[in-house]
Formats: sequence, C-alpha cells, structure tokens
Amino acid sequence: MSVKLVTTDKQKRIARYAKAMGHPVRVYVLELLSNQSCCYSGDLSDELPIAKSTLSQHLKELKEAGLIQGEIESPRIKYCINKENWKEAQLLFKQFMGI
Amino acid sequence: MSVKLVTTDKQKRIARYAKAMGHPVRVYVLELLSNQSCCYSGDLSDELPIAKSTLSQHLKELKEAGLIQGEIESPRIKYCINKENWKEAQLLFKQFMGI
DNA sequence: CATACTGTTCGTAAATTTGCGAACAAAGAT
DNA sequence: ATCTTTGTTCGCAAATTTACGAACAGTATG
Repeated sequence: MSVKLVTTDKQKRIARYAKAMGHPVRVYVLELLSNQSCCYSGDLSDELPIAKSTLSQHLKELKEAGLIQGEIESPRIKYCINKENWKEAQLLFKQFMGI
Repeated sequence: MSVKLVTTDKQKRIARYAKAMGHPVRVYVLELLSNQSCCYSGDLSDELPIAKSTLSQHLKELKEAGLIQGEIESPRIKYCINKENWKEAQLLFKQFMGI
C-alpha cells in the first residue's frame, strides 16, 4: 500500500490558466490582447453580444488568473496582457503539450 | 450601430479544450498519457487521492472533449491520448499562444 | 452642481462542476 | 453458478460558473 501521490504545483498552475481560458469570450479577449497591445472594456463590449456586467466578470476572472491586467485611464480602463504570467503560461503549455 | 460579432469556431474549440484541461487531475492524466503511451484506470486510481467514481467522471470529461479515448481490454479499460484531437489542440494552442 | 460616460458590484436565477458512496454491469476466476 | 475484479452509472449535496439588469461609484463635461 503506497502513499497517494498528488498533483504537482505545475499541474495546478496549468489547470488554473486552462480554466481561465475555458470560455470563448475569454479566449477572444486573450487573443485580442496578445496579438495587438491593449484595449478598453468598451471596445470589447461593442463587439461581444453579452451584457457589460457579464463582460466585466470575464475580465475579472482573467485578472484573477493573472493573465491580464487593467490600468485606470479615466474615465476608461485599459486592459493589457500580463506579460510575465502570459510568458509563464506559454512555457507551461509548451512543456505540457510538447509544442 | 454595428452588428455584434461573435466568437469564432476556433475560439470555441480552444475554449472547449482549455476547459477540459482546467482541473489538476485532468492535467495529470493528460500529461501521463501524452508522455508515455497508455494506462489503465486502476493505475490512476492507485496514485490519485480521489474516489474511483470521481476519476471516472474526469476521464469521461476528457473523452467527451475528445482528448483521450478508452479501449476495452477486459476486464480493464486502456486509456490513450486521442492523437488526432491532441494534435489539433497542439496546433490551436500554438497559434493561440504564439508558441 | 447636474449630467453623461465608463465600468464595477450587487442580487438573483439557472446551469454546470466537483465529489462521494452505493448500486450496478461485464468479464474472468474458482 | 458464485465470487472477484474493474470500472461506470446513479443519486445526492455543495460549490462554482454563467448571465442578466439594476444600482452604484468615479471622473469628466455642460
């Protein structure tokens, strides 16, 4: 009878990032922000067929997962990729998926 | 006033795969199966500190997302990566994350 | 100061996810 | 034919996710 192994920290971080990417709207936002530089919440709201409160929630999730960050630029908020963590996510997925 | 754009099929597929990868146990399983060849449910059950019914559910999710497949090899079931879809996932994430 | 604009937070509802143990099904072994 | 092994399915509960509109807060503008 062996001691049960548990998942590693790396696996947990991969899962955390993957979970944040697990919704089409959030993929859309990440794709936009990783390709071009930054954007405002309003720009997204114009293009996405969801309530702005719902969008705000998705952005919050991405923020909490560490994938994006928001910078106040009154009266708007400029969202950008969190470069450091995006880089970590790239590395983790590269290793994980063998790409 | 412009027609609202919606997320693309590609984004939906990325989100679908990401969602399936969004749990440490499922990352663990995928990592195992993508590195080595295949394994049995029992092998996983021995190492993971979860009920076998819970493991079965996780495997079902990975199956439904198309990332793994199970082959009956009585009395056990041999799980392998679904190579075709795994390859698609690799490609999608490569493009998506720029890696 | 009142108004408009931008975006978050709150309250709510419905759906989904996660997890467990018990019951079940299929196939081999005794 | 019964028992054992392997893994799924069922039934349930708790937590989380998704979504919306209304209300709110902060900052500019008239």
